[in-house]
Amino acid sequence: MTVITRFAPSPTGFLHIGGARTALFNWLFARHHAGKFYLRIEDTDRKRSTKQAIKAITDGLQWLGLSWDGDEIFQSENQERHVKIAKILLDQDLAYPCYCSPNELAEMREQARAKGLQPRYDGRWRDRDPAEAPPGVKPSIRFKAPKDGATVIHDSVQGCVEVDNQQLDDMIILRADGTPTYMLSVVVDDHDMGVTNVIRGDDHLTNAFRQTQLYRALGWDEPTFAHVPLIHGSDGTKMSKRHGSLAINAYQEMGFLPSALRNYLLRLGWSHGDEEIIDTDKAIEWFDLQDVGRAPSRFDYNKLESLNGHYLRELKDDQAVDLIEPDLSDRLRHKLTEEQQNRLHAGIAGLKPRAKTLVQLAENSFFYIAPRPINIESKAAKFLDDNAKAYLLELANELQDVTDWNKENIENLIREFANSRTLKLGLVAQPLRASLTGMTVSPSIFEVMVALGRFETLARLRDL
RNA sequence: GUCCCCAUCGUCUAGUGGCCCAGGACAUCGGCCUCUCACGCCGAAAACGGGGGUUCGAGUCCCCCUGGGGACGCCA
Repeated sequence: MTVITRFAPSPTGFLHIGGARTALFNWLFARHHAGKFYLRIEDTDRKRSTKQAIKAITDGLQWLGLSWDGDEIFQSENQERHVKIAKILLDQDLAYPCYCSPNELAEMREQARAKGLQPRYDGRWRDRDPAEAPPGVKPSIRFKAPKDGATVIHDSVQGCVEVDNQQLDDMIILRADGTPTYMLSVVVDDHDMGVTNVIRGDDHLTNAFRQTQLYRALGWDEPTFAHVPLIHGSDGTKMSKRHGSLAINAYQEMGFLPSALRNYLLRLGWSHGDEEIIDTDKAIEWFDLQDVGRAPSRFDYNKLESLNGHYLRELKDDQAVDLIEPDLSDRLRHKLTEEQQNRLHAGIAGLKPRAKTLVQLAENSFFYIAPRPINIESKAAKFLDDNAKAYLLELANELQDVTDWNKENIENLIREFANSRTLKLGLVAQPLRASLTGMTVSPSIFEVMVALGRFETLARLRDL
C-alpha cells in the first residue's frame, strides 16, 4: 500500500513554525516511503478564510522546499459530498437532528462545568421525537456516538491511547445552515483521498477519538494517526500568532536559509542518535515516526542561528552573492555594477564564516561596494589619528609599486613596513582596516585589499 | 473542573535494566590560532523533579505526588 499523507492547514492566518514542522514531517514521511504528500486547504470556515492566507501558506511551503503532489485541494469544494455522507448517517439512524439553541448549549456547558464534569452536550435530542421540535427552528445534525465502552487508537507517536466514550459527546456534523463541520469533513476527505497516515499536532489528539468513531460508523478503514507534540514558545506554552510564533516568511526576511530551517525543525522533536547536521537526503532516508519524541519542545533561536551559519558557510560563493544581491542593491538604490560584483565575488569567501544570517552577510559585505568616500564608523575612526593617517599615506605610496597585487605580496610588504618602524602588525592593520572598510571588524585585511583591488585600496587610503 | 499527554544539562536531545559517578549539539565560560572579528580546534561548568516499590542491579519497569502542556465550539 502506498503511503499517503497530507498537510491540512486552515487558511485563517499565515504558515507558522508549528505548521511548517507538521508539513515537514508529513512530507518526509511520504518521501521516505516513496508515497504521496498532498496539500489540502481547510477552508470550510468561509468567514475566516482568506486568499492572502492561502497564498502565505503555499508560498511558505514552496520556500521551505516542501513540494506537494498534484494540485492543492480545497475542502470547500467537497461540501456536497460531506453533506451526502451526513445524510447517509441520518438515514441509518447514526445521526439525528438537534434543536438546541446556542444559548441552551452554553447553559448546558456552564452547568456541567459547575458540577465538575466535562462541559459537553447531554444528548437531549438523541432519542427525542423530532415532532416535538420547536417551530421554525432549523436543527443541527449530530452524530450518534457510542455511549458505552471506550475508544482506543494506536498512535504512531503517542502509542496506545484510550478514552472513555462517556467523555465524548454527540458532535455536530452538519450546522443548522446545512454546512458540514470540520469533524465530518476531515474524515470524509481523508478517506476519499486515501490518506494512510494522519500526521498532525498534538492538539488534535482528542479529535482523533471522535473521528475514529465516525470512521467505524461509516465502515471505513481508519488511517494511522500520529500526533506530534507541539512547539512551545520560550515560556513553555503553545505558540500562537500573538505568542512567539512568526510567519515562515519572517524567517526568510531575517535571512535564514530553507535548508537550515528544515534541519532545525526536524531536530525539534525528532532525533537520530547524536546526528545534528542532517541534510534533506539524509532526513528522507532516516525519518521515521518512531523516533518522534512525546514531549513538547521549545523554540531555540540560537540553535537555528547556529545551524544557519553552518549552511551559509556551505553555500557556493556564487550562490551566496546571488542571495544577498537584492538586499545590497536595495541599500545602494541601484543595481550592482560589474566592478562591485567582482569585488563581492572576490570577498565573499572571507565573509561567509563571519555571518549567521543572510542579513548579516549583506551588512558585512556592504563595505566592498560602498561608494567613496566610505563611511567610517566612530569606533573605527578612533584608529585614525594624525599619526596613523601619516603612515597610512606612506604605506599607500609603497603599495602603489607592488608588482603583482596578490595577498602574499601585500602581506609581505605590510609586515616589512611594520617591522621597519618597530610597529606591531596590529598597529598597522587596524588603522588599515578602519580606512578600507570603515569598521573595526572585517575579514583578513590582506584579503580585503586583494578583493578591493589596487585602485580602490589606494583611493580609499588617500580619501582620509 | 473533567479527560488525555508529558517529565535527562538553560535549550534541543542520546539513552529501550548492567557499556551511564549519563553522551552529543546550541548557548555560556576558559584556552589555542591570530591583523580585528568570526570559523576551526582543545578544555570547563551544567541534567536523570520528589517519594515509594520491582530487581542482584533503574535514567531505563510499576505506583503515588509534584510540575508542565493540550483538549473540552453550529473554529479548524
